[in-house]
Amino acid sequence: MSASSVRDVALRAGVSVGTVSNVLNHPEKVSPETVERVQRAIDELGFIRNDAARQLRNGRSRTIGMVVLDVRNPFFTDLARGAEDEAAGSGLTVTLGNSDENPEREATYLDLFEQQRVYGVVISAYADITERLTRLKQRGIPAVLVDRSSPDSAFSSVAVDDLAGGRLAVEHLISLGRTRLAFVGGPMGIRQVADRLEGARAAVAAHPDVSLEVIEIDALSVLAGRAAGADVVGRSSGERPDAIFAANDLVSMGLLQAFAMQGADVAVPGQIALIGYDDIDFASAAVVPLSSIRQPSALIGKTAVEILLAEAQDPAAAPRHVVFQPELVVRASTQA
Amino acid sequence: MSASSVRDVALRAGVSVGTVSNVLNHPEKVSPETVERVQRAIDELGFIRNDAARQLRNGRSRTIGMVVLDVRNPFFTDLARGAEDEAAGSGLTVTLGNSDENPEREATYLDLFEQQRVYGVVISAYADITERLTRLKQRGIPAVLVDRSSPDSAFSSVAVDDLAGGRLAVEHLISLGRTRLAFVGGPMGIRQVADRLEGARAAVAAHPDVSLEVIEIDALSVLAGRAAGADVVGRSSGERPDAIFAANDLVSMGLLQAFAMQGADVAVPGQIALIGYDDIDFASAAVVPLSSIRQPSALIGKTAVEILLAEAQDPAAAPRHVVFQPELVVRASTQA
DNA sequence: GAGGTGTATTGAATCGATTCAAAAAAGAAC
DNA sequence: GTTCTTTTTTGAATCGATTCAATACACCTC
Repeated sequence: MSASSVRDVALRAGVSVGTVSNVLNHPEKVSPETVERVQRAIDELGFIRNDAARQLRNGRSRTIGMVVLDVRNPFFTDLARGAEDEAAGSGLTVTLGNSDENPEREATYLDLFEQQRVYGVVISAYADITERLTRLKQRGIPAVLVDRSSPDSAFSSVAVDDLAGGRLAVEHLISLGRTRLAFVGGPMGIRQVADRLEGARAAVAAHPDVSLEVIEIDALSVLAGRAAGADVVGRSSGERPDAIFAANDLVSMGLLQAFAMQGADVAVPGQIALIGYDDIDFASAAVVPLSSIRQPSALIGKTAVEILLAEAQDPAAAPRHVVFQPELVVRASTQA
Repeated sequence: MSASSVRDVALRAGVSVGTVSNVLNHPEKVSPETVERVQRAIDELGFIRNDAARQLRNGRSRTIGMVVLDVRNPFFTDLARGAEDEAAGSGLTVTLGNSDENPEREATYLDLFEQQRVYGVVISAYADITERLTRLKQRGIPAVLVDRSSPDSAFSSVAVDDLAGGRLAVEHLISLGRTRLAFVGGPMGIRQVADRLEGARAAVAAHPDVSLEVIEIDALSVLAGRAAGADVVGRSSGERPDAIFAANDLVSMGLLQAFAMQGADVAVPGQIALIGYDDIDFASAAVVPLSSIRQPSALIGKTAVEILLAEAQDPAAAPRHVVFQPELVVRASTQA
C-alpha cells in the first residue's frame, strides 16, 4: 500500500541501507553482483526515491525556481523552455511562476522558492528585489536576472541589448525612407520598454529630418495595441505616422489588426511600415508577416541556467553579465 | 549564514520546538503571549520553514503536478492558469510540465512527480497511462485527467464535449449554405482531433448534399496549418472546399495566413469560410478575426483542481466526470 | 601465516518540522 | 486547601535518504 523505502529495499536485498544508497548514488563503489541484487529488489518493490528526504539531507532541492513577467507572451515561454532543457541536462527541474507584472505575486513566488530551498532562482524582475535576492544569496541560493542588464549589480544577469534593438528597428525604418515615425509601447516603468525607446531616440537623433512620436499604452498586449491602432486610424492621413516601431510583437499584432480592419484599410507597409520586437512565432504567421527584432529567447534561458549552475558550484564566483545582441528580421511589414 | 530552524527559534523565544510548531500550524492552541514571543523570534531570525522537512513528515508535498501536451498553445496556458489560481486558494502550488506530445517526456514527468510525492496530478494525457496512474493512486496520489472524457475510467476527468464541438462548428458552416466542407487536423491519434472530426461527420451525415473532405496534417501548429493552406490554394478553384473546420486555432491561423498570402488571395469568408477551435486570444486578434469553438479553458483547470482536492481528502471517493459544453463564437471569418 | 593494501559493506547519526502522549500550569468548585 | 477540569507546554519519536567512520573481507607479498 504505502511506498517502500530504502530500508525495505535493503531488507529484501539482504544488504544495509548504506549499500542501497550507494547503489543509487555511487554505483561504482559497489560490487557488480550487489548492484544487481539491489536493483532487482528495487524493481520488485517498485521503490521510488522520496525527494523530500533527499532534499532535507542535501539542504537544497533539485529544482530551479523561475519567475517571468507574463507566461502568455511566447517570448517567456521560449525562455522557460531554454532554461528547462539546460536544467534537465543536470537532472534539475524548473518550476515556472508568473508574476503578471505584479510585485506581490513576484514576492509570493520568491517566498515559496525560499521555503523550497530551491537550487537557484532565475527571474525576470519587475519590482526592485535586490534586498530579497541578497537574503537568498546569504542562504546559499544563487539568483540570475534575465532580460535585465545591470552591470553594477551583485547578481549575474543575462540580457539583450535593448538600446541596440531599438536603434536597429528605427534605423531600418529610416532606411526605407520613412520620416514620421512613432513608437508604441508602455508602461514606461518597464525597463525593456524604456530602453527600446531610448535606442529609437538615439537613432532618430542622427537624422534631423526624421521625427519620432511616442504613443504610450498601458500594457504590452494585443488589446492595447489594437486600441492604439484604432486611434491612429482615426487620424487624418496627414497626421498619421508613416512607420511604427512597437515595443513588442503582441502590440504590433494589435496594431496590424486595427490597420487591416474593415473600413480602416491602412496599407502595411504601403502607408505605414510596421516593426515589432521579440520575433515570436505568431509574428511570422500574421497575415502581413511582421518584421521584428529577434531576441535569442531560448538561448537566454539556457545561458541563465548555465550561470546559475556555475554559481551553485562556486558561490564566491564574481557575478557575470552576459548581453546578447538582437537581430533584425525583415518581413513583409517593412518591405516595399 | 545558514538558515535557522525551529530549534533556533525555540531557543530564542525560550520555548520548546513543539510550541514553535504549534504557533506555525495551530496558533489557537497557544496562548496569545507565547504566540507573540515566538513570532518575534521568527522575525528576528528571519526564519523560513523548510519545505522538505515538512513534506517528509507529512508524506506528501504541497505541490500539484500538471502535464500538458503543448505549453505553446495558449489553450493550455489558460488551463494551467485556472488550475494555479484554484490551487493557490488552498495554499498549493502547481508545477507545469510540457510533454510535447511525447510519451517519454510524459513518463519522465510522471516519474518526477512520483518522486516528489506530489499532492496530486492533473494531466492532459497523450499515451495510455492508466497503469502509471493506478500506481500513483496506490501510493495515495490522486490524478485527474483533463481534456479527455473517459466515463469508464477509474480516474476523474474534466473535459469538453468535442463531438458536440465538431457538430457545432460544421452545423454553423452548413447554415451558411456551404456544401463542400473540409476538416483540417491531425494526427488522428489525438483523441480530441478524432472526436472533433467525428462530430463533424455526424453533422454532415444529416445533409446529403454536403460533403466533407479530410485533410490530415501531422501536428496542430501554425506551420502545419500554413502548409495545408498552401496545398488548398494550389488547387483549381472548383476543387477547393468552400468552408474549412480546423482542429484548433493554431491550425486555422496557419490556413488563414496561406489564404491571405500575396498571390493566393483566397477571400475569407468569401470563397472559403473558416472556423477553428479553442478560441485562443490570438484568434480574435487575427486580421480576419476567426470564428471558433470556445472551450472554458480556465474553468477546466479550476474544476480539475477542485476535484483533485476533494479526492485528496477522501481517496475512496468515486471518480467524477465533468463534461463542459463548448460554445460557438462567430466572427468575421464565417460571416458574409 | 603474519603483515599490508585496497575494496566492499555496515549502521548509527543527521537533516528540520510535526505529532502526540505526558507533564505542567492555571482555573474552578466546594 | 484539596480535588477535578481545562488549557498550555514539553520533548522524544518520526518521516526516509545520505554520509562517513568503522569494520569486514579479499588478495598480495615475503
